[in-house]
Amino acid sequence: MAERSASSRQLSIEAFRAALPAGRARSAIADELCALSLHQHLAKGDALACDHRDDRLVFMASGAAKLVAYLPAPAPVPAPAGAPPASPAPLASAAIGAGSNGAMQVLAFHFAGDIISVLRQGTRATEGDFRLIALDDCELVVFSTDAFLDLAQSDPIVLRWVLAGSLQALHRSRTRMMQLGHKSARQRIADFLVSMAERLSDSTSGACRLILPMSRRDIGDSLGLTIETVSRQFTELRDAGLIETKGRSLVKLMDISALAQAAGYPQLQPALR
Amino acid sequence: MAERSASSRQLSIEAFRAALPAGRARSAIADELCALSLHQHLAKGDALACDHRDDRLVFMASGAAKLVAYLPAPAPVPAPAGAPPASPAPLASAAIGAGSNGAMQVLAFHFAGDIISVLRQGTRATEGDFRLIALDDCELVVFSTDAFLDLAQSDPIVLRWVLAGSLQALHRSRTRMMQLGHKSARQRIADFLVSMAERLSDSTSGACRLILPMSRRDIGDSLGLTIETVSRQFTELRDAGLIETKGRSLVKLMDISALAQAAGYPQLQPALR
DNA sequence: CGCAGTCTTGAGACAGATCAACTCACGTGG
DNA sequence: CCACGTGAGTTGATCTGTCTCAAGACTGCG
Repeated sequence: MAERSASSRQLSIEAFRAALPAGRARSAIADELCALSLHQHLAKGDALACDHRDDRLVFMASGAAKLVAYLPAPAPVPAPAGAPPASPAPLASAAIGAGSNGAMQVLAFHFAGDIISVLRQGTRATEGDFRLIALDDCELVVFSTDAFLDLAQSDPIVLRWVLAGSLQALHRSRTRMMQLGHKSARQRIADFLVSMAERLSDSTSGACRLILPMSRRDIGDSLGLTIETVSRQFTELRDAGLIETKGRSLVKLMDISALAQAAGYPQLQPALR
Repeated sequence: MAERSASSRQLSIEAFRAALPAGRARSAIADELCALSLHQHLAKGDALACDHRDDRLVFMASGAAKLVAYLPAPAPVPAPAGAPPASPAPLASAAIGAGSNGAMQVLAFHFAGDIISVLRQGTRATEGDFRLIALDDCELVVFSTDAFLDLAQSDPIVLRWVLAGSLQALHRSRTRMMQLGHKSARQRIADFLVSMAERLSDSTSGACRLILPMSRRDIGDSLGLTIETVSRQFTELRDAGLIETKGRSLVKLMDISALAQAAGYPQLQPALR
């Protein structure tokens, strides 16, 4: 396992270098950052262990993952009997499985190339329990945010790159909030499909085949719907001829523009701007 | 008006300097940033004009404001007849009034001392129309994000300060998403009150008097509820003895811990961690 | 091939939206 | 200073979309 891990570490680090902003791939700062990085493989369903001390910056070299927040359960003891809180493995954590119990919100889906800020567990009770969970097998490059930024301070381009990433995440999060606030189930599902088409296949109109790495439950948890409602909406969209489905994860979007309209967006201007 | 504006500009800039991270208030970078800044007064109800070219960084020197996203209305022409798109005033914009028509989502409330990233209008139709609207009279210090960061590149401490702000906004946005996804009206209102207590009066337990600068409609739009539901929940919380209200905007929280529980959070550990 | 878990489909219940009066706070002008 | 009017807020009755509970069907794994 040591060998395999070493080579996939190499691949992941290369992917990270390649993602750095123009010209930084081979710079001194890149070397320093890589030296600082921890490589992490997550099997499908595994969670990146949470951390109470440091915010983390995570680069996804490959795979797909969901960032979830468990709503703090009002009633019982969170720790399952016999699990020592001070885990021996510093990073890896047991599979928390999608099909778990209580309320959990999927905050975002992330794919290869994304850089994600995973905040440390707050001490405030009003803050949830944030976790990054693998949907596929995936390779991560993990940094302590503080350590990363301490280094990056010497290279403002890199710092700005991280800032741009977090502003984009903020924008996506806000756009998502709009959905959760004011959209119907139909609109949310249509919007979800359109945005997945953008991120997984770069298509913004016409037709498009998608392989969704997430379950119906994940989709529901991310949109604030139950799996039954998600399923019903898929059926209705299929009946309406907007999508076709095959198996659990393959979805064919027949007409992205029409879906965007179903999502409540105005007709896309062909040559806007 | 020139005089009054000049002096309030001075005050605002001082507030901005004071908010800069430790020791930067009188540094060269502060001077350069201030030189770059635009001061802006917004009367209650006014909106910071949107901009299609630049992202903006806005420092709130005083007052309170809401960041809203208008959902692009599927049907009609957005521009009211006779309003020239190229407005004479480069920054200010007419009051869009709270009581407007279509669906609008309040993404966040902001108060004195906050630094806010107002993204430029996207060209994508799937993106909303973002605006910062004054709830009170307020004083702003406005920067072009690009210009600000170009300067801040020479001072990583400042850059990191901005990054910290945007990560906090991201965190708040995600926490809000959790609410919108999985919480009942009662829980949302209780959570809203608790978080306002934290931000407006720094209280996290016990009792607390609040003067809410936003209308019921704003609260509803921010939580994804109608004003009727907001009103009913206030009534029920009052009947339950958790709050008292006087007039439109004064709310007295009788027991913040109890409200936090009503918001669906576990009992606050007195000495957690 | 068969089992386990995911997904689909159906019937009924309920929270919150909608529609419609009504009341009250607050700023205005007499 | 108080009467007045407007718009914000409250309250009630009804309606609808989504959740819930309960079977059933399919996928994909061992």
